[in-house]
Amino acid sequence: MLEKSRRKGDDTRERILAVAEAAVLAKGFAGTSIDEIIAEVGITKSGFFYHFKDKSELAKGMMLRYLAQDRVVLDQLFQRGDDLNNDPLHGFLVGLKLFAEMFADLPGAHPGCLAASFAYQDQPFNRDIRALNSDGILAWRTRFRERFEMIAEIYPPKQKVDFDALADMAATLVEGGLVLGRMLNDSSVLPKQILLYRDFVQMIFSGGK
Amino acid sequence: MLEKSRRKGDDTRERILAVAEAAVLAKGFAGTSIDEIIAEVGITKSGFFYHFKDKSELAKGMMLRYLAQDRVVLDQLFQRGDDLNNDPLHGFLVGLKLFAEMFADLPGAHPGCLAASFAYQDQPFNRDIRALNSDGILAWRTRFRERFEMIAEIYPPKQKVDFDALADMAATLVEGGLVLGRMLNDSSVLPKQILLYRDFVQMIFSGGK
DNA sequence: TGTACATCAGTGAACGCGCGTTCACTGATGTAC
DNA sequence: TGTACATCAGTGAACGCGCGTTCACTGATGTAC
Repeated sequence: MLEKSRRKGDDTRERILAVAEAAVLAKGFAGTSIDEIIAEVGITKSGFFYHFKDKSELAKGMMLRYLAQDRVVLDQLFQRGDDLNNDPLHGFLVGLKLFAEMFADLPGAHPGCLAASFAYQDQPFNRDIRALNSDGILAWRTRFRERFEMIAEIYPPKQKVDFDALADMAATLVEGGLVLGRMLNDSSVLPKQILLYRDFVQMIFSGGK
Repeated sequence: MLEKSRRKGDDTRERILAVAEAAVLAKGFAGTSIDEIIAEVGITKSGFFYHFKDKSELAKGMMLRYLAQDRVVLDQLFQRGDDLNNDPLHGFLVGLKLFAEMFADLPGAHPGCLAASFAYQDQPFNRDIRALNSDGILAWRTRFRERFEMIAEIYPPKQKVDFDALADMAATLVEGGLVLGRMLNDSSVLPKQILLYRDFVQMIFSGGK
């Protein structure tokens, strides 16, 4: 019954990950201590080490959790865009609008991207984590590029555009927007950037109309 | 003679800052130890504390140094753009191209932005440092916005654009591009994003021609 | 249904190391008279 | 020009605390026969 029933420990593990995520987003990974996490979760340190053999395995768990959430949220969002509008360009534009609204509505003053917070960590910081991080970005790139190719069949762009770079631009603006939002303590930076990105995509495929 | 002659300690201080910058960009601030820095500089720990009363004063020193460098480099760059071309739009576009080339030519695999590396640090991490960070971004915003206003007098854009957001987009792409470049271990991400930004600016002001 | 054993989900105490910080002191250079 | 004092740019040793990690143990639940 290991894989089917919900075991007690799954809950604790999940709570550790959730608490750790909030802390790491606020103070960085190196700045977040295990003591701090277990105090909030309400277990002992040995309890923590039962679930994660060391701190970098916690990081790995966090990344996996984060990437899975991210994927689901994004898929739902762009699916909704397409449901409302069955043209690939306009569905995408609606998706971007929903995306911007999502960031505008997020509760905390500055939500953060775990990946970025890990990016400025120690270099040999577990190959696994870097690989996960990289896979996440590349998946995003592929999905957006495929979409641009679909759109281009219907709306051929006037000038040649590097679709991979244009796809990366979304992730770039998200990561950068979170950094700027944090620096300026202004959570409106990111949604505004996403809307500019939307304008850019629109201009490319429909000539600014 | 305190303010005129070059005192011996200025040199050591500068070396500490340079070594610390490289280390922090590679491993984050919390991940960089004072022991590590002094080993490379070749002084004792007390020597370090003679120059900086604590670690967060080191961070402040690094930010000041970084912002000053940043300002000089950027000014030179866009000045060169304007020298080559006395139209405000085309001068700016040339400046952006030079900017992209600068990032493409940088020696290390991934150069980094100190500011971003500090952004994912502890929240109450010295108000001074956050303020410096924020000032740097806002200065950049103002300079770009003023440029856009100059350009718009000659090339009125077809649709209304938020110049502040468009100005922020440059900094956003730089910060985000550094993060993505780090994650993907691909230093070509940032220059490509800057060139896309250049295309966007061009489209806005001259309608894609 | 009862007993024996295995696994799960932890506890509690101890560890050693590295970290940022302090403090009393010092040799070299600068300045006043 | 010589002497007295001040400042600069550090040294060397010690500190205590918090960190990640280990290890022997345990009570509750699950499984086999």
